[in-house]
Amino acid sequence: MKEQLSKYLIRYANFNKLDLNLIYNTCSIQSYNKKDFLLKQNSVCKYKYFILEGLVRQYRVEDNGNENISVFGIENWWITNLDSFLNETGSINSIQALEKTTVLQITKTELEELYLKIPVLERVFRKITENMLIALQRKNEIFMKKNSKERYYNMLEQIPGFSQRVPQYMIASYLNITPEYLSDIRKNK
Amino acid sequence: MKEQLSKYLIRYANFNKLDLNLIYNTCSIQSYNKKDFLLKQNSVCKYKYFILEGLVRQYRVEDNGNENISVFGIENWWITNLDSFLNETGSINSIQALEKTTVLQITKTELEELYLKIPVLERVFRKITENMLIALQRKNEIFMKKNSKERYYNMLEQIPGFSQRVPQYMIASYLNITPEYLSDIRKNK
DNA sequence: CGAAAATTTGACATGACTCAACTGGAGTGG
DNA sequence: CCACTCCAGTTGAGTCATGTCAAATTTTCG
Repeated sequence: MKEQLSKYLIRYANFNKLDLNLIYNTCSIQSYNKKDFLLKQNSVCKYKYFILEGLVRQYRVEDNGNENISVFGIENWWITNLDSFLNETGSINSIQALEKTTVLQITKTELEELYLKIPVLERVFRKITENMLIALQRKNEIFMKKNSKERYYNMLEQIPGFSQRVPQYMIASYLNITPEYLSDIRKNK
Repeated sequence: MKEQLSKYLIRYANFNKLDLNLIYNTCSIQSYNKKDFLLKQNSVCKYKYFILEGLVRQYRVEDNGNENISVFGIENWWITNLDSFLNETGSINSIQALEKTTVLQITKTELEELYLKIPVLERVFRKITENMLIALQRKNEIFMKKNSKERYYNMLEQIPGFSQRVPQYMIASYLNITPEYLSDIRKNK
């Protein structure tokens, strides 16, 4: 566990053992069963989660009852509703475990104290955030220009094995198409 | 000029006069005429730009010749192709001035030196990047769930006055619809 | 004023959605 | 271990939002 976080962090900057311990000990570890919620729509997102193991989805229930998945989170990813976490407002979406999931979680206050004690952590999260922004921009490129079929096949090659871990209707939801239409796409080659 | 950048920066953290001077002097100031390019597709994005005055668009020319605008930049915004800037790879899009535009520009190397000299700047750009990520996530919400008409009226209220500064076909491009269809939307109320 | 650029209009095409019915597994309990 | 239910996935008919293309009109600006 500690090992896993440390290994992740030193990809972004140098830390000494003491710092790594402090970071790890400031987080709390938590396990969630399949279908448990890490965050519920409309409540404030109190934590930034580092996924040690498992799989989660971030999604929102629309007024008409439709579920809309914005992102999946897997091992070694941070997940949170940043807007809610930073501004302490109600979250527009939920985070739910799709498999048994273990995370390290840290509150805003704890993180801010860490920034003061370990300034280089500021840099690490700057870089992580930059990478997330780049990833989202790339995703947008695809969603803006590609049709449903292309998005589907793109997803398959980007995250192979995903179609085994996630039911098809969730993939459709992530791709922003109806399950019926995804079924159609798969049938016609 | 210096005043404008300083005023912007101290919204994110405290700086002393010396630091502010150093930051300002590390940037170079540059003016672009209407239609000038700050960045050309396929070339490496060498600068992060802080727009002092004017208006730019970031867009990409697709294989079929279509132009697709991903974002507009106005006064007091940073603009860059982050992927290209950080990874020093060819940019998938261009940045072009739509009005006479004045910017402060800084290279990756210069910025990294500033991070070392003024560690709190690391925090500032962490926060700026976080805000950009949140903004992009909000934009995505709208683009995923709202139809063309709603996106159009949403844009009008989000950035009023924009429709005067930008030709309609560019608004259509940003909204990801055809100019013909936008014309249609405007006609039917 | 005239040419080029931007916008509008209209006919037609199509990708993707809706809704309802059907199929097929995966539990679950008796 | 069978019968039953429930949920995911499929199919098909009909519809709608938005795109395409080509032409007409209006606006902009040298």
